[in-house]
Amino acid sequence: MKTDGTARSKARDISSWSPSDQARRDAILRAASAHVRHYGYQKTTVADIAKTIHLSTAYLYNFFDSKQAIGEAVCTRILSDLMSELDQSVRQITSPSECIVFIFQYLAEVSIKMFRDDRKIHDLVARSFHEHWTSPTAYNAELLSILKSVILRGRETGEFERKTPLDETCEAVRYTTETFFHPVLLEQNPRNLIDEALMVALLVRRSLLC
Amino acid sequence: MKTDGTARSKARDISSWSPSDQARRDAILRAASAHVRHYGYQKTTVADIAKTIHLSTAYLYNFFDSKQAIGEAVCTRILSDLMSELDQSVRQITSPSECIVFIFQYLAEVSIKMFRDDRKIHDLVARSFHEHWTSPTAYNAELLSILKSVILRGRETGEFERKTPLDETCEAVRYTTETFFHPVLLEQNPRNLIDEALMVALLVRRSLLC
DNA sequence: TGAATGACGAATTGACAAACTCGTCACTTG
DNA sequence: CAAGTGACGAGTTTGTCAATTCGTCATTCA
Repeated sequence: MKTDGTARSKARDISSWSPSDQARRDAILRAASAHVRHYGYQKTTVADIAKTIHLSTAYLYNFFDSKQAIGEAVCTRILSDLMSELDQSVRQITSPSECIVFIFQYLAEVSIKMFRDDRKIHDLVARSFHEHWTSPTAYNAELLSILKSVILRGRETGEFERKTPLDETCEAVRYTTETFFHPVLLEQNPRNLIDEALMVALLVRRSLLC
Repeated sequence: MKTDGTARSKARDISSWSPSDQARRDAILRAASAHVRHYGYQKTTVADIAKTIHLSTAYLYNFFDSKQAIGEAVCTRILSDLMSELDQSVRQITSPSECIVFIFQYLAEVSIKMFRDDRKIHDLVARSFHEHWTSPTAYNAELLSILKSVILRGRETGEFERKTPLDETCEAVRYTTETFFHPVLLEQNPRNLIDEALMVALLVRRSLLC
């Protein structure tokens, strides 16, 4: 049942998706998202999703390879939306070192908020981390890209040191963020993320300043 | 069944432990440790432990409140031994900033080693983290103390900055180590801990240097 | 009196069958 | 032929009941 990244796609080839196919995918994802938010991923059956958009389960498999693929898509969208929002916010903060602090706090806050107010979605994300779906990888890449832009900016303005290789710095910073957006950790250890995030953010900032 | 820290002790009061009682506790822990190492915590019954030291299960409960209490004690000892070893090593490294790097690498290595070569023990430790036993708390305190001594030394030799409050720095550094000794995380995400640990160690070092 | 235990209730685990879910394929329909 | 489906096998989850295991207590023994 567990599918690796190496599994070949069985759904129709992406290149042949017409606009109406895209709409179908969208409808599927919206239905899935709603059901998962209410009942959780586990208790959402493919039949449930099919029923709400008035299609047979068999036909759904023309648009997604598996139930997991639907879950991954829902999850990817959620994480991607978060990263977009973070990106927006960061662009409006002029000071790079303030950006760093903001990023840590944002991750901690959004993480806790999801845990408190949207538990079923949290569970989905936790599962995606736990089972190494593609969504966390995509999320990491997006976060890394945001960090890179901030750190680059800091180096250009002369606020940040320039001796350490840029990529090394960025990756290291991203590692330190991992504790603050990690559903699996959170559900096992609901400590005071906010305060910890601030302290680590300040530490990271000190390591960046020159 | 789940006992919180608030639960009152049912085993005999600690103040009344005679040396021979201590020996009994030791025997119990050694038997438990051996069984757990072979069969895992779950499959180790209190009867198993009692049998190997030729006592009844009922009598064991004079020395430990519960099976979990035995597990915690075993776990505490394991973690404490690791911290002692780390402390020893760190004392023999003169440069504080080398100490920092060493600590991160030690944690990552020992973590992986336990996962690879002593899986059943790893599972026990993972459970202790997962269920918030007292052992991780004790471990954290010991690690924090080691970090404090190193950072203090670095500040005294003028190698490390002295503006940030000592406690804040120490706690922040400890947070960043959490990713590298965390059985729960490891079993879900067997990434390349060693390299990550090095990169984060260097970042932390940069934040400490003045 | 202190060391130690057998026997026992409550709670947990394991085993196994029934019900359900996933995903495929041949087939219908317009 | 494109859009869509019912029916089905493989594999998984759920429910149930018996067997274990945990932890307590009254009791024995030296």
